[in-house]
Amino acid sequence: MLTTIANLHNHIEEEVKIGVWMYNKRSSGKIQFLQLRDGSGTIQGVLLKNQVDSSIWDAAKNLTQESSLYVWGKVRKDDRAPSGFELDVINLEVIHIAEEYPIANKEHGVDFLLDHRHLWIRSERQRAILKIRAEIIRSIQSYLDSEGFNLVDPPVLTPSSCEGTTNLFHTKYFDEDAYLTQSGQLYMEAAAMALGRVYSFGPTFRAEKSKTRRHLIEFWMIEPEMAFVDHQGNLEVQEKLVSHVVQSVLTNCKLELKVLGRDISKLEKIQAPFPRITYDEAVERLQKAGVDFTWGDDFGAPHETLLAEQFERPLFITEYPTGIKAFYMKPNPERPEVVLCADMIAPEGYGEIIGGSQRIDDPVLLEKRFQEHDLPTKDYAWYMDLRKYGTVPHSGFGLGLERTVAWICGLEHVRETIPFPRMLNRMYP
RNA sequence: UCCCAAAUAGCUCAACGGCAGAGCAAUCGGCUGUUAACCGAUAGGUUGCAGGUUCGAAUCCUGCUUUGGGAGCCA
Repeated sequence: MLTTIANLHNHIEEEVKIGVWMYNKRSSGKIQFLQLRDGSGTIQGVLLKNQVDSSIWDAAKNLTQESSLYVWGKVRKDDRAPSGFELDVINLEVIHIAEEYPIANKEHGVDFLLDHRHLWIRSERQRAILKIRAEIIRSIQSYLDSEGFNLVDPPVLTPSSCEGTTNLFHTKYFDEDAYLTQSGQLYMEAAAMALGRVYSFGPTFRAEKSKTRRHLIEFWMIEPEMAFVDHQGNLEVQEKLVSHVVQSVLTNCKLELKVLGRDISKLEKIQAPFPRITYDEAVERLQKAGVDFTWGDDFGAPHETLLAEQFERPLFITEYPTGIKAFYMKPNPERPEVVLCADMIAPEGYGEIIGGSQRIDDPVLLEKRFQEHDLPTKDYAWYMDLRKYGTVPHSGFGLGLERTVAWICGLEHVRETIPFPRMLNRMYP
C-alpha cells in the first residue's frame, strides 16, 4: 500500500511504497543518492550497487530530474539526513522519464521563473509558501466560523462599481455592460442584515496599472461584515483574527517557516491588542519625523512604512478625513470631518493588509453621499433599501490575503504568494 | 501614466571599441556517504528588434519591444 513521505516516521525499519518525483541525484560508481519528493515532504533514497538487482541499478541511473516513479524501500533513521530518515531502495518502477527540466537546482531570474510558474511551484520554497497560504486560509475560516460567522459568496459579475475610484475589468453580460468585482462588500452588507455575521472569501479584480511588489491584478480578499457592531467592536474582531492566524501558522507550519528563513521571533510578538493611533496622530508623527505632510492628504507607502516601523505589532490608523475615504463610511458623530474607519498596517514595511469601517446607517446621509459622489442611484437602489427596512449600525473590513501571506512568510513580493499570479503584462501560465 | 535600470548559450553571468567566454543544466566517462556533490571530456551563439557612428560594435548613439524596481492608486 502507498504511503507518503510525511508519514514515514510511522514506518521505521518497515518496507514501504511511495509515489515520487526525483528532484536531484548524486551518484558514485557504486552508490546512488536519489533526492525524492512527493508533495508531503522530501527524502533521500539510497541504492548500493552490490545490494540491488542490476536492472534496478540501471533504471535509477537513467532517471532524469523530475522523472516520476514508484519506490519500494526500507525506512531507516539516519542522523546524516536533514529530515532524520533515509530510504534504502529495494525496488523501483519508472512511471515517466522526464524530458530535460528547465529549472535547474540553482539560481534563476524572476522572469524565467514566472514563465515556468507551473513548474516553479514544485520547488521547496514555493511549496512552503503555498502550504502557509493554505494554513492562513484554513485558520481564517475556522476562526470566523467558530465566532458565529457564516460564509456568504457575493457575485463576481457586477453591474457597476462598488467604489467608483479604481478601474474595473469590463466585460459583457449578454447585451448589458458588466464588470468583474473589485469588492463584495456592498453585497456582504445585505447578507449581514440576513445572517448577522458573515464573511466572503473570493477573488477580486483591479484593472490598475500598478507595478509594485504589493500589487496583483487578481487577488483574494476576506470580507467580514457584522450587524450591530460599531467601529471599536470592528477593530477587536480584526486584531483577534490576525493574531489567531499568525499563531496558527507558527504552530502548524514550523518546517515551512524554516525553509523560508523567516524570523519567528517577530511573528511571536503578534498578539492582540494592536496599537491604535488616529490619522491626526499619524500626521503629527510624520511631521515630527521631518516629513512634509499636510492634513487631508492620504498616506503613501513610504509614510505607512515609517509609521509601522515605530511598532512591533500591526498598527491601526483610525479616523481618516472624510474626503479621502469611501462614500459609505460613517462619519464620527462628534467630528464629521473624519470617518469611523481604520487601516491595519502590517509591521516590517508590508503595508496595509486590512481596510475597514463602520458603515453609514442613516438613509438621509447615504442619499446625500450618492449625490456628492455622483453615483448612479438606480444601480444602488437595492443598497439604499438596506437603510429603508430596519437599518442598524454595522461594520466590516476587507483582509488582503496575498499581502498577509507575504508578511507572514517574510517575502519580498506578493507574486510568490498566489499559485498563478495575474500581474500587469503577465497572464501566462 | 510617470521615473530609473536591464536584455549575450536552455539557465545564471563575464567580456565595456579589436578572436564571444565561464559555471550550472544536457551528453559520455570516473568515483561506496553525497547534501546546489565532486573530477575529466563533448556539444551548445542571428549578443532582444530596427537603424546610425566607426577601418572595426555585444560594447557608443537613436527609436522600438520585453522584463524588473519604484511612484501614484489600492488590499
